[in-house]
Amino acid sequence: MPELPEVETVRRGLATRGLGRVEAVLWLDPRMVRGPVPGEEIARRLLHQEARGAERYGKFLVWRFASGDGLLLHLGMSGRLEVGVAPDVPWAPHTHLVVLLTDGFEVRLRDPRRFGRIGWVVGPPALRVGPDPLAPDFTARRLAQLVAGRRRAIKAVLLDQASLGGVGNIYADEALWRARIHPATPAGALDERQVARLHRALRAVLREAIASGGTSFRDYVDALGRPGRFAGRLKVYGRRGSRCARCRGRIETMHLAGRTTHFCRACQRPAEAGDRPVVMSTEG
DNA sequence: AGATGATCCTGTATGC
DNA sequence: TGCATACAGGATCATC
Repeated sequence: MPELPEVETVRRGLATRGLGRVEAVLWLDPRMVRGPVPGEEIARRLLHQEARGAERYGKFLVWRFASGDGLLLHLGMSGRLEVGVAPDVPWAPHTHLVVLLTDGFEVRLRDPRRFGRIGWVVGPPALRVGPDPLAPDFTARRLAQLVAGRRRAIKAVLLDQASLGGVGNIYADEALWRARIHPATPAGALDERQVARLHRALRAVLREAIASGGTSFRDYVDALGRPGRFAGRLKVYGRRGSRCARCRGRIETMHLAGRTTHFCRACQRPAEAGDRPVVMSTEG
């Protein structure tokens, strides 16, 4: 469930409260582990590591240690990270990782569906994750390069983590609504103004969502257990059948890229014949 | 290259 | 009340 704003909010919680030295690894569920390093080995390597902060790569988190190694985490659909938990608090169901720190508090990972993952990284992680849409160097020009010549639906491109890191179903729909672009528009058919609008919309909605601590529908809470406050500001996601805030049209849904897609047919028009796509050099 | 469907899971909401 | 079904903030793999 968590997308960039939720993962970023969790990252901040982990960076703030996941400090000190690892005193004990009380539980690490091997079913959560992906990658070459097995769970037992991860648990062994975690012991006595000194936490130094947390990084985010798209929807991935790395809990970084002074040694330069890090614990790689992905929250999948239903994952929650809990920091600053007192050891006398009973483990919630589906708790797959429990790390005791020298400050006396624990870091725990819960994930009922187990779509998330745990791994070990040495140095920077090797992940198929594209540029971060909030990075200073993610310009409209870079977005234009990303969509140029591609026939895939723009929403599919936004969701493709190898193209762009961190955008999920909620914020893809929200950004496209803000930019007044139909989700099924072939990416390469977007004209320069549409790309500029999408770039602006994407960054704005992600920034605003982070400022609100993310979006909570059911599961999601941040590392301190607080729900996000952005749900009330969503314009299309989860609003099928209600009125478009911009044109009073009806919000509808369709299936695209395997996901339920929310949009307003009236103000997110499909591309028309005669629209001029952005053509860019593929060099560089 | 890209679309689609299946797969990995449990929890919750709905419809009968 | 029970039971069946659909669906969910994700990612990956096989198949066409």
